[in-house]
Amino acid sequence: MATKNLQTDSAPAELARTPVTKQQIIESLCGLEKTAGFSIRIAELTIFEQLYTHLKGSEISIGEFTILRCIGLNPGLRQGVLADTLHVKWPSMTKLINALELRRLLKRVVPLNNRRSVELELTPEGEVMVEKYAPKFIAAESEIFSMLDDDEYKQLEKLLRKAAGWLKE
Amino acid sequence: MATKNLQTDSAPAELARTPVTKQQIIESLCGLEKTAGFSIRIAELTIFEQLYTHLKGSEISIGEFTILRCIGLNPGLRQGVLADTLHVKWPSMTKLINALELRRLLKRVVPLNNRRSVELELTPEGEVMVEKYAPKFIAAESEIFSMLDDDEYKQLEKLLRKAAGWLKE
DNA sequence: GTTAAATTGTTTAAAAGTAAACAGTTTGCC
DNA sequence: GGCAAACTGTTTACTTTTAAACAATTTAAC
Repeated sequence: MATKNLQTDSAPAELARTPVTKQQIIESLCGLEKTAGFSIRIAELTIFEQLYTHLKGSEISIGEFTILRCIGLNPGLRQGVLADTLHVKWPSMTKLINALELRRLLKRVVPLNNRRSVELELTPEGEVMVEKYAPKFIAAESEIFSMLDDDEYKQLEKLLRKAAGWLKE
Repeated sequence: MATKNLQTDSAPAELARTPVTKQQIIESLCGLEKTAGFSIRIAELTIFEQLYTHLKGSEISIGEFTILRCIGLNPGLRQGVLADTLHVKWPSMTKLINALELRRLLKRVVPLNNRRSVELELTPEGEVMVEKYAPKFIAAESEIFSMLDDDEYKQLEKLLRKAAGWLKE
């Protein structure tokens, strides 16, 4: 596919360019207005790559842990509400919940008063799993965000929540 | 697949639960330690969903615009460096660059002194495209982040850069 | 100088995520 | 009651992303 656009000698003055570095790309963008969208995306990817590395080999993934923790904190949670909260599409959530149900980490309960909906609850095994991994996730986050001091960390969270529309004022 | 786990009448005291809301899930998580990872992910998804909506129908996607802008600011940029900077895998970058090359928005140039590598440059059409869309992207970001005042916006960017490892101090 | 290792992309096969269509249940209106 | 519309998930087909293997070129070791 690559159109072999080989440099020709017709431009003899064209010396070997010094290669552009990652740092240079970033600095060139930082000079522009309004690039928080870029920054937030790259920061998120950076953080999650590290989180993934820290937790590689765990019995549960980051997403699975998050789902279980949300259900543990909010038993009876409906599937669609959880999907919307985590910004996951409903069909994706169906697959995730199916897998966790097969592993007996959670149960679907269809309430009598509304048989369309599905309420989620942890099984005892699911609760054990959350208990087991919560400290590991906290430790991993602490290490990954260790370049921020406590004030900066809290400030970052506050600004992120505001940007996500979770803070009214 | 759903194991029809219908609620039985054996638990008659089980009244209709008041449904857990999105807001409740978020608040339950905010009480915990160390959840900036969660916050940054949700904020990123929220921001990009909005950005996507704002720019729906454009000739180029957010990712394509970012690639073109990086090349415009740093001509001669190599493909792999760009992929690593944007946290995109190399095969994905190959496809993206192929598509943009087919649309004549950029050129691949293979330098004589290292025929393994590929240097990227905008075509005039590519430059026009960046010029045309830069204001639209800036305007969209301004609106999406309008809940933050100038100080908060700058503070957020600074903290994000630090979290992403772009600030040394 | 030859050969082993590193660099730099590309191709292919599998996984994850999404949109669109579908199905069961409930609500509201006549 | 009976039928249309809304609610809540699921299934299927498609697109995007990734991992793993491959290919071409350059560097370095002997």
